[in-house]
Amino acid sequence: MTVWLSESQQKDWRAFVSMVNLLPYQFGRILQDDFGIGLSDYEILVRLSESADRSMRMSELAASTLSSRSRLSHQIDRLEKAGLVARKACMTDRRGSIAEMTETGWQLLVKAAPIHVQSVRDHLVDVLTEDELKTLGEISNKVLEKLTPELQDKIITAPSSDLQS
Amino acid sequence: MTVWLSESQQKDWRAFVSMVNLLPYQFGRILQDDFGIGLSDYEILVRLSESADRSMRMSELAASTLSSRSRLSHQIDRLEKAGLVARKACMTDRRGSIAEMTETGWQLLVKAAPIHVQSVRDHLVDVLTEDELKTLGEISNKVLEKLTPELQDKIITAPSSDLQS
DNA sequence: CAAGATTGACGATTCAATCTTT
DNA sequence: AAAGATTGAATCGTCAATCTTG
Repeated sequence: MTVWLSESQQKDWRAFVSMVNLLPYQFGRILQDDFGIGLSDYEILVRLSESADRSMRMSELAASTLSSRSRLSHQIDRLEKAGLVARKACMTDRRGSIAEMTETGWQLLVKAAPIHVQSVRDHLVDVLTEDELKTLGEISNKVLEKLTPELQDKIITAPSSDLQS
Repeated sequence: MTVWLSESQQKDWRAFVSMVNLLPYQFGRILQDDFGIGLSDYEILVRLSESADRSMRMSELAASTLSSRSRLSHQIDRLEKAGLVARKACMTDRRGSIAEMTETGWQLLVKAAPIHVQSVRDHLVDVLTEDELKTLGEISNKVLEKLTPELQDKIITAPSSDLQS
């Protein structure tokens, strides 16, 4: 029943909101300017690169990138037109569809990843102490533990057994 | 020259990315479902509500919500159509335009704010210890101090002298 | 010419069907 | 019927002009 935030809480909360707005903007801007892809495109390519055969089923990919099915479909459409990803049929389940990174996509990621990682260092990791980063990880996990149960019907949940990344 | 992240850094970083993706989604979903406005609309209304006469110049509002001018123009268009905000002329500078919250907008905010704040408590503030929230605020400010200088030409900077919120 | 603001076209995301396979 | 995936319409955001005033 205790509503509103204290002055101190509000200060911390608003700083957090600003960070959450600006950080992805900055990461996305670098990727867009230097490589012509968005931050969410980059995340797709990373997931594919880490998977066996550089390919994943659409629903796995949606789950691991916290994307909706339709959003991912549109996004793979665009990546396919750009030649970075290709669709394949799924042999074990004929409803399924598989997204596979092309060689062009791989080569783009190889060039983009070091720049992006450096940007993550410059604007987050290297700005913080080791303890602060560890605390940020703990905070994030706490928040996610509370949040994910409530979103289970709104978010694609991983379909089959596989190793989480 | 040191590239890539350690295993531990990557774990913390990815948890943070997930949080940053899911938290605004959850906040936005509640506002959309219960009140028919987006999270960024809510932020506009909050800023206006805190300002004298419940009104602000467009560029001030853009600066305080970290929005571009054109984005804000479109957004105010929509809020104006929804009857929550109205545009007024600026008397001191005839180039300027002023956005003023309507009574309808105020009444909507009065209803929405407690629900939203409770959601912020439930999913962030009350999930963390006092120390964790304080650290999160410090982290955010550190990141912003590094980030904002680089974005000075990309972001609207407050035009005239006024009290920051 | 620079600053404040808007506009229209284009791209990306969401939402509600739709289609196929299990 | 439910799960996997796609589609098209509508909404939201970005980008490059444009317009007006300082």
